[in-house]
Amino acid sequence: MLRSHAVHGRVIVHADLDCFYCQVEHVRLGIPTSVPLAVQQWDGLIAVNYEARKSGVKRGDRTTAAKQKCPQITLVHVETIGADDELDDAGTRHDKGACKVSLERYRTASFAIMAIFQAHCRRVERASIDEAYLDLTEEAAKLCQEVEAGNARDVADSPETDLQGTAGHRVDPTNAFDRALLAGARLTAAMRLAVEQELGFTVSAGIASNKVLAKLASSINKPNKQTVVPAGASSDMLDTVPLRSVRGLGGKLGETVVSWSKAEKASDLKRFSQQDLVGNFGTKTGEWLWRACRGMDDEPVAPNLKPKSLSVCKSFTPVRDEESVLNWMRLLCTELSQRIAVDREAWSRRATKLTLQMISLKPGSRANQRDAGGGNGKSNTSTTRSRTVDIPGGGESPTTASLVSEAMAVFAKTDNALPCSRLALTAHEFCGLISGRGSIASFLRALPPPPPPPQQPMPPPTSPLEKWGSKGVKPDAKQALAVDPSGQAGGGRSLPEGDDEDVPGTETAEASIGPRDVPRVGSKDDSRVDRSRNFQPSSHLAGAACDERTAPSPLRPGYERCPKCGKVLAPEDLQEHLDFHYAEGLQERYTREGDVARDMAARMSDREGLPKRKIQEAGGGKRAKSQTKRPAAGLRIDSFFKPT
DNA sequence: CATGGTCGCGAG
DNA sequence: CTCGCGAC
Repeated sequence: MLRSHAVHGRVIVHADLDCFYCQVEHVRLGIPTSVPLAVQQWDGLIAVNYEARKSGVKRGDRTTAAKQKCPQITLVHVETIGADDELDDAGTRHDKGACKVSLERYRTASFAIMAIFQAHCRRVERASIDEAYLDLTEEAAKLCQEVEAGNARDVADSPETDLQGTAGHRVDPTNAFDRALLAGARLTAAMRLAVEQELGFTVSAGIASNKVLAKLASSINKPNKQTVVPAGASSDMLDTVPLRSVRGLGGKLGETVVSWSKAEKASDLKRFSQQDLVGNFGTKTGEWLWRACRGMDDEPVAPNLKPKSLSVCKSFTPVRDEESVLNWMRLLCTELSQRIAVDREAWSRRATKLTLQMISLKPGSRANQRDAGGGNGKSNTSTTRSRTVDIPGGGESPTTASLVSEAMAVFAKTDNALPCSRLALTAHEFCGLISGRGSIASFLRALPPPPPPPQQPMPPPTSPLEKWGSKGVKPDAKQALAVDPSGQAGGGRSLPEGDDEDVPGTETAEASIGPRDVPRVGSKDDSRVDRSRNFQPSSHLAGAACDERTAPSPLRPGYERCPKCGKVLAPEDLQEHLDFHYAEGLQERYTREGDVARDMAARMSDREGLPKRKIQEAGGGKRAKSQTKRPAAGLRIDSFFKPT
């Protein structure tokens, strides 16, 4: 494609949901974000909304401390499973000693959001439950072409978005790459708007030439804002950013690098030669550091929305008998089997391996573990071990029982596992379903006429992304030096950095404390019930979202075809037309994508069994749950969550 | 005193 | 495949 100038650099976006877990609860419970709210897990807060932060409530605070700081705060406990956790009336009946948390609620919302991202960009990498990287290079180049052809408003003219330049730095409108970034910013703004209108979640974003910069940028203007890093601003930005806040340098490596170099800001590392860095931190890490502090990073956005593994874990007060271990194991396996089933339907794949990890107390251990002088911790009071086995039956719909027996068999074979304080199970190494007769795949395939070849949700993974572990970074010098526009100087912006939003790391929640009586799920819902919902067996998120510009028919010069509806539009109408889609046609598209998320949520409520029947039945094997099966009519995210 | 619970990656 | 790190 004509992109002789887009080749100057990539347009990378880092999209970050603001205090995600809190937002999910706000939407689910219909609580306005103006009320201070936090999500708790046992006695600690794992997410705090912006209103509550004003009172000084922070992530990690104890609930009592939170209430002292902010008496009016609403606390919502994450969903828990196990030990008849039902009825948590007035109080909080979340028994840490008998339940485990479930993050499914947040995963569901996460995938719904990712689906929208995917609808706006063909290259989306789900980086975590609430973050994604997008490569908008192509889309931005295309928009630039439109602008040049006079078919769209100039990219520098985007007043409707909350686009912001990095502190004091004005984007250079004569710089082709800056224009590409601006185009990306416009597209990003539209995408964020879609997420907010369709699901009710606000997103912050950073738009830059690579992942490292985009990530730093997204945190600059936190709640619900986006920040662009113009070509000339990256250098100054790194002058203000603490080294430790660069992705990958927040832990031990960063600590080591700082103490070794005395660098405070990221750019301070520029004073060291590449050899110096390599000599001290190894080839990969050294070369990566050398480049990163210069605002260079060529790590590709790896198109991928699917999780690579599914894991469940639980830490508990040490148990010494296998009986107790079995109980925890059952709980873990119950959740894992359900998640495997959901994953299977969502991605048409099966996990083939199971890894059991356990932490056991060492022989002569004390109930104490203190570590001073943070060199390297691990007071040897416990050991962690893991063992991997094949999932029986090739991973075809493993039942809770089968997982339990497998896991317990492994556990039993492990010596000194006994005083056990933590168990973790991971299902991984996925592969396609065996399309034999009897399989769901063939079942679905049999009904309608030959369904179109399962459209590849994601574009094929282009290149193995390199990561830096505790050791080093894979430089892949190839295109490293060649392409990278962002090394210049320019203006910078203060980088408050403060507390990030985000989720602690877990994901699902259930119990609610605050407004116990508020099934007010569809508060904002304009009840735009949709009718046209036809099921598509396996076309999930990406499927529908991907671009399929297959046959570009000849258009009159200056005219463009709307990628959404195919309509041919006049030059200046295109942008408006696209915005229009987001503001309106979105409901339609979302309806489709929503199916997946809602579907997942619905399934989560069924107990295992998961009959190979077509659709899941109401009141899935669970007795207590008052799961009123709702026939889903057009629904919004609210509907994913059970009202009560 | 101590946040868990999930994820992904790379070194060994 | 196992272990540890880093991040959310």
